[in-house]
Amino acid sequence: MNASIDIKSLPGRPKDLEKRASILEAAKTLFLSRGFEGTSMDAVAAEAGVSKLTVYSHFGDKDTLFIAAVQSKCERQLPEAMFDVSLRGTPIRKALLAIAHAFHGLVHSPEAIALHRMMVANSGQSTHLAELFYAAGPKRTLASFERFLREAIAAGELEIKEPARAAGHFLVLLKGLHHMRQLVGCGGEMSDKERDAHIKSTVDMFLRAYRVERGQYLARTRD
Amino acid sequence: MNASIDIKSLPGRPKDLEKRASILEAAKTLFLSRGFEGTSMDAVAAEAGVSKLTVYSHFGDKDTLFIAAVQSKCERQLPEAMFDVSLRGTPIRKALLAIAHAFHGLVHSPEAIALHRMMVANSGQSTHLAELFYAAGPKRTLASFERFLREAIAAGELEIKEPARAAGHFLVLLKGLHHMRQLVGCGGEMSDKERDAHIKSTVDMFLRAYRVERGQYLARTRD
DNA sequence: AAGTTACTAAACCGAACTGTCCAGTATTGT
DNA sequence: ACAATACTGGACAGTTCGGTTTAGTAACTT
Repeated sequence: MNASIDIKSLPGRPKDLEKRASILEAAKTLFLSRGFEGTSMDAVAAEAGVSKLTVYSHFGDKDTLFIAAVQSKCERQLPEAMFDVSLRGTPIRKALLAIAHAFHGLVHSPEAIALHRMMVANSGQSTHLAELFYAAGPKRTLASFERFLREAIAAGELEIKEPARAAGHFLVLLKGLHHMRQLVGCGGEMSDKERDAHIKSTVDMFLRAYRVERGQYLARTRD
Repeated sequence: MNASIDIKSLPGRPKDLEKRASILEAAKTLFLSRGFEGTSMDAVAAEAGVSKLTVYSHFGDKDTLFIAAVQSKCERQLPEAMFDVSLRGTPIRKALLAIAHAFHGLVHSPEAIALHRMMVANSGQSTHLAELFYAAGPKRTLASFERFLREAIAAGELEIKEPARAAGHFLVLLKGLHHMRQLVGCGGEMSDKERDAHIKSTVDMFLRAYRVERGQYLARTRD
């Protein structure tokens, strides 16, 4: 029942790490669903199946617990391998479509929306926290996709002067208006058809703007 | 000191409309800067220079006051004439740049950011409110810009299959990653140079994707 | 003048919340 | 065994907040 693996064995009973974990889990669920001010420490304790004093013993106060929860949420929120669509052999449009579908699904997942919402809601709380979120989420995704673009450029598939900027363009386009509507709360579920249409339109636009010209004879598709 | 212009003259002292206005003004400032839960009714009363009971007499409870404040904020948030750059005679790139600058300035204004933040923070409060915000803000802007695009298409300047979608693309691109960073709170001020570069990059990309081909001899600018 | 309503200032109520404290019990190292 | 620490459960202090009440004054209509 106890999972203490401490090297430094202090005198007395060690803290129960499982309890700590369950507190953190409870905090994440509650903070994400009810916001910072909307969740009380009593509620966290109850949800974690732990006494309130234990919560305070593991995390000094509410702010500390909140920061720890967000931090934990951000850390395990990474796609990491989304852009590893082996480019070699895959035509650029197909690769982009695959990436687009993955990214679109990721940022529109209830989890991501809830996290995003909470970051916006508590934007005044701590710039450190905001930077942490940005670094763990958007920034890394952006960097990965920029790397992908550079490879495509090297492979002669795309022609882009500023890959970083273009990467931002693409990801922002994918999120689209619907993402904002979701955040604000007036975005009903998107139909599969509409989602596919949006993704296709985005990829098409991106390619029209950045693909290399293969002679003047090829008709340029407009949707 | 009293501005009652009621047609139906009820018996007794009429409500002071100036007080009502100042209450609403105070509510807007406080709700926007400190959020819903962060502002107390006492604070609103104090800021408005009015007794708390007067607040409750004009607006029944906190929720009603909040809704009224948001509603008022949304109503007078309209650009309206942003897209009236007389297109006739203006080359399309120049027109788009003008629109882009105006829109970018609008959505990055502290006012708009604060309103947007609050809408996200209280997304659970009321779908009605969210729809109201969307209809008064983004939706109208989008419609105006779509109208502009259709004119440009009719004038033979652009070639777009789905103007509504393209309009969304353009506006979303303009907001860019920086807008999200601002919302979350880790977006420092953007330098004028960077802002202009972003806008130029956006307009260029949009034009590469949607302008009509004027023969194959014209070199296509890439940034 | 009389009746009705709006306003102020302040006290007040009940609920909720953060954080602490206490008495007692469980769990570890020495 | 003993000391030290982690837990539980509940009570508690101190605040804050939404909303109401009271008592008195001001403004307006007929």
